[in-house]
This record gives sequence, C-alpha cells and structure tokens, in this order.
Amino acid sequence: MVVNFGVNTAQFKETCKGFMENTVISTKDKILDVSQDLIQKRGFNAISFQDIADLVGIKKPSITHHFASKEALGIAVVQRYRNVFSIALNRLTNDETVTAMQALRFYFTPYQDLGETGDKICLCASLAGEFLALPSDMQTEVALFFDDHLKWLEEILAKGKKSGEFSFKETPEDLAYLFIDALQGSLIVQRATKNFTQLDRVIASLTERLKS
Amino acid sequence: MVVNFGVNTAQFKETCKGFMENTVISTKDKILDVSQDLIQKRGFNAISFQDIADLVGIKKPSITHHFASKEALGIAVVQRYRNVFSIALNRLTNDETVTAMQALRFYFTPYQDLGETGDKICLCASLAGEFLALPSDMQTEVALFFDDHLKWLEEILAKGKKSGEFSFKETPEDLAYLFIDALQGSLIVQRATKNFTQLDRVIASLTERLKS
DNA sequence: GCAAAACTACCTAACGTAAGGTAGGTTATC
DNA sequence: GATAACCTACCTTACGTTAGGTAGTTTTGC
Repeated sequence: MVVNFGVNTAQFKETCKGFMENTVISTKDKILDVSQDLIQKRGFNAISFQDIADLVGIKKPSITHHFASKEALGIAVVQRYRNVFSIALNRLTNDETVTAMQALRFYFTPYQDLGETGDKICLCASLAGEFLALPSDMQTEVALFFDDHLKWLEEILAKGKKSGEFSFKETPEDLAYLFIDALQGSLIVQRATKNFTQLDRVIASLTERLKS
Repeated sequence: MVVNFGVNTAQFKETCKGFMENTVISTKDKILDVSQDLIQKRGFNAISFQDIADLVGIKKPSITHHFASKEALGIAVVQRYRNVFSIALNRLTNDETVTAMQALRFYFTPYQDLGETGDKICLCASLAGEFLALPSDMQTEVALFFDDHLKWLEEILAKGKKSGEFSFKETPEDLAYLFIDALQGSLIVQRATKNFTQLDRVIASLTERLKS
C-alpha cells in the first residue's frame, strides 16, 4: 500500500514508466506534484509561479491555464493530499483483519518517509505554520486535514483500548491530540536541528506508552 | 516572573508607563516587538517592512536605519527571543529550591500564554515551518533555540528522575523530544482547528505520564 | 468523408503592484 | 554643531495576473 505523503506522484509514475504503459503524467499533475513538494520544503508564501514553472518545464503564465490563481492551486494541492489520506485511512478502518496497532504502525509510515527526506514536513503542518497568512479557503482545507486525522486516530485508539490491545489512562481523543502534535512537531523540529533520529524516538515513546 | 514568549514587551511597558517612570520604549524595541508578533502570526516571508512600519508608526525606510536588512532584523528578533528564555531557564536550574515539577510547570506557561492568544505560535516554530526559505544565518539561530530547549528539558527530566520525583521508562533525552514536539505541534495544530483546549490536554497527558 | 469550428495547451509580452533597499535631505536633541 | 532619528523620493526586482496569439487536436455539421 502506498500513501502519497510527500512522495512525488509524478516522480513515482515516471520511475514506473518503463513497466507501466499508458501512464502519462499530465502537466496539471506535474504542477500539483511540484507545488506540493515546494510547499513542504519552503511554505506557500515563499514559493512563486516562476519556481513551479521552472521545475515543471513550462512558462509561468501556463500555470494559470490549469489553475485560475495561486489560491486555487493551493486549494487543489491540499484537497488532493487530504483525499489520498482519506482513501488509505478508510481502507484501514474498514478492514477487520487489521489490528489497531497495525493500523497505527501504518499511520506512522508517511511521517517516517518524510523524516527520511530530511527537508520535507507534512504539507498541512507547513501551511499551518503560516496559517494566518493563507487565503481563507486554504485555511479551511488545512483545518479539515487535522480534523480528519484526529478523528481517525481517536477511533483507532478507542478500538485498541476496547479490545484490550492498548492500555492508557487518557481519553482516546486526548491521546489523539498528543499523537498528531508530537508527530507533526517532530518533523518540524528535527528538520531544524538536523537530528534525524528524533521522529523515531518520539514514535517509540508514543507506542511504548500504549502498553502500560 | 515574566517570560517574553509572545507577550509584547513594548505593549507591556506601555501599560506600565503611568506607574513606571523613565520607561520609554525605543523605536528599535518597538520594531523588534512588532516584528516578533507578526512572525508568530504569519511567518517571516509573509510580512514586509511596510507592515512593520505601519504598526510601529514610522515610514518604511526608517526601519533600515535600525536594522541593515530584513535578514538582520530577523536574526535580532530570534536572538532576543532566545536570550529571554536563556535567562529565565537558567534562573530555574540554578535555584535549588525549585523542584523539577515546578520548573516544568513554569516551562509550560509561555506555551499556555501563546495558546490563549488564539493566533500566535512560538516564534521559532513559525520560522521552522518555513525553515528552508529562511536566510542561513536565521536557520542557525532557530536551530540553536531548539538545541537550548532540548538540553534544558533533558536536564530537568533527568534531575526529576534521579530525585525520584519523576518516573519514566525513556531516556530523559527521548522524553525531551516528546515534550517539545508535542508542545510546539499543539500550538500549531490548535490554531488551525480552533479547538483551544488541545494544548492543555496535551500538557495533562505529558505530566500524567511522569508519574507512572 | 471532410472541411469548419471549437477546444486544449501552451507561448510571448506586458501590466500594475509591492517587495527590499538606497540616496540624500530635514528635524530634533544634547 | 554634531549626531541620531526620521523623512521623501526613488531604484531595481519580482510578484501574480492578463491579453492575445499559435500550434495541434478534437468535435461538429453537412
């Protein structure tokens, strides 16, 4: 199972091109991929149409042909990102054979993938960092991302507690807050301090405490 | 004891003006205060000299008289921020009468103050979110902030564990990671989701686990 | 079946605005 | 009268966006 959480879809498809026929990446998708990548690295306000165009290999005004404005592009990037997670996470909760711990371990993998890049954080964490400088429709999308994830985490933690798989004192809701905050915070801080063992240690801390 | 962690120094002094004579806030300090405030709300790349000048009540080029460049201003803001913490945190570790839990509770207060504003996050978390879009000397300052705090937290946690005040399985270093990541992440996420109980619940979770 | 029409995906050129920054003059203070 | 603090005026660069045009492809009408 693959979750596009920082991993470039276009890049991925490009790699597979030799094996998968008819897998042509549209310019529109390339723009989305490049934009997401740049936002995860530098943020929304620090990137320009020129940066994106250069990496895609088109001219600056051509972006406007696919996305009416920078805000529209930003919204499309976040919506796609939310959607990829929505599909993957729903699949997990609907699968009866997946234990709560397995689901949780799967949830960690995109964070771990991002951590390994050394220069990217979660798209929505990047946007949340400059939240008040975002167009309001983008703010809404970012907020929905966190709502989705908090709800999912709460469900999984409650499921694990009910089945006896997990043991913890807090409410599942409160523990969901701790999980997402620590994971997102970890990616942000470790990119700055360049101690890339930090995320793994935080994940170890978080999971260790589910057993007590 | 007051820590300037988001609370505007100039504003504070202005309030006290009637009671404290000779407390004149220099324009330079006002620029620093306003800049810090704006960065915590919107980030570094989304603010301009014009924004700062308007709030300080001077004209745009006058900022250049006090700070040679935007980068120089940014560095000065972070250095002052780091310094305020350095003084307050050192005072705590040097005071033998302060328990580890008291020190930790004090460490939480600036985060709680920020949480109550509803629109501000930690200066260095804001900057870390757009880390790769920052001038490299600013990156260095931001990294030092996290290094300072991680070191302090590790010390306090180790002290509390040694004295039997705290009980936890992880190393103090690993727990320090969890603490700072969860605190910083919490401010970022709750500003977006607008559920402002989040930080307090995370703090409760973190401290609860020191007793087990 | 095929020309006309419409659409898609780009391009070049240029717009108005705002950014950070500079030069040099004016005002206030000791 | 020197120095600091601030101003006006302006520069260059870059931004998002618009206008208008050109291929090439697809759809339509007879």
